[in-house]
Amino acid sequence: MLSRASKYAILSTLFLAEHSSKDKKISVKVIAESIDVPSPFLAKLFQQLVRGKIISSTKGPNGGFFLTEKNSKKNVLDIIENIDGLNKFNDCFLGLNECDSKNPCPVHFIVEPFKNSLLGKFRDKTIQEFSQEISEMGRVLTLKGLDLS
Amino acid sequence: MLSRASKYAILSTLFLAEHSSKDKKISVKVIAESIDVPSPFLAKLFQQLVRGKIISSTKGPNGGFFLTEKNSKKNVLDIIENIDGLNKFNDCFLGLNECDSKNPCPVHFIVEPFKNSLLGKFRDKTIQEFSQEISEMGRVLTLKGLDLS
DNA sequence: TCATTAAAAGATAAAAAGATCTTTTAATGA
DNA sequence: TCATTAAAAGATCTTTTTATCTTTTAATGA
Repeated sequence: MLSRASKYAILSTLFLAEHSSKDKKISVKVIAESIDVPSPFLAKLFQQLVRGKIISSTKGPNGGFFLTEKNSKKNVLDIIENIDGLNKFNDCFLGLNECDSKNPCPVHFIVEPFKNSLLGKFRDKTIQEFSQEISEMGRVLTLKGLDLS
Repeated sequence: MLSRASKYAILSTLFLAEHSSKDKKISVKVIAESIDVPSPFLAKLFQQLVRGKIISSTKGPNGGFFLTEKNSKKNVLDIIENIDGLNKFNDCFLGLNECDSKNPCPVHFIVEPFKNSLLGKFRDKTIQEFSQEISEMGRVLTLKGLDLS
């Protein structure tokens, strides 16, 4: 479905939303350990997320990654877009070049409604709202135990 | 979403459903050209589909690939299962190992209902029914112009 | 039975995704 | 200013997916 990079990105951005602030930056190493993900890979990923203005960073002592107000107004789809792009969602499920309601692939009318509402949901809520919801529900976002399949 | 192999598999199985029979076998080469896909790759794929009893084949002159009655009773999900496996669908959208309604990942309640209905749809109809529907709708399954993104 | 045809099988190559390592740059505090 | 810390950047390596090529096996018809 999503690339592993996108999954890491969503999880660690939510992690930052919950645990970081301007005054409390978090290093790659800490996050990588918390969510049990290879830290060099996460570091590379974070570079891209910073360039994409999904998260923020500062170097040096007490440096690390964090979310600004603006960052936390982004939504899950922005993260996916930044890493995987949206082609995966927009493209025909069976890979046909031309596929719309006038010229549908065999599964077009099955997949299309599904895809649209999923996209809508991922646009609906900001990272902040997501994060709030998670803590309000009393759920701990440990993120441990990522499945590698 | 799906691997390219799965996409090829679904498309060419539907192609066989429409154009082949026990008395009218079709060679890899013909299908590969019709759907504009590398024929050695399709050949490999067909081997696996034959082993998985999704399609049938005979060697030699007038040999080729075709669907038996039994083959055409399979559904789209059987094809996906044979090539990609079902993990992609069953696993947590964010890759968490433990993710269910008691211990949900951040997007669990968004993704779960959609996943289930999509799976249901792909189980609902046989290849035969799919193929019939396509020709009844007057749609031509040219399959040309596969997008490589 | 033997040449021909087409799939099966296996080995190999190229591209993409995932992961790691090393060097450079910037920020901080002593 | 200088040592230290942590991210940025770039190079490299591994695995998986996609694609290709060659050899073997089976079926058919002459």
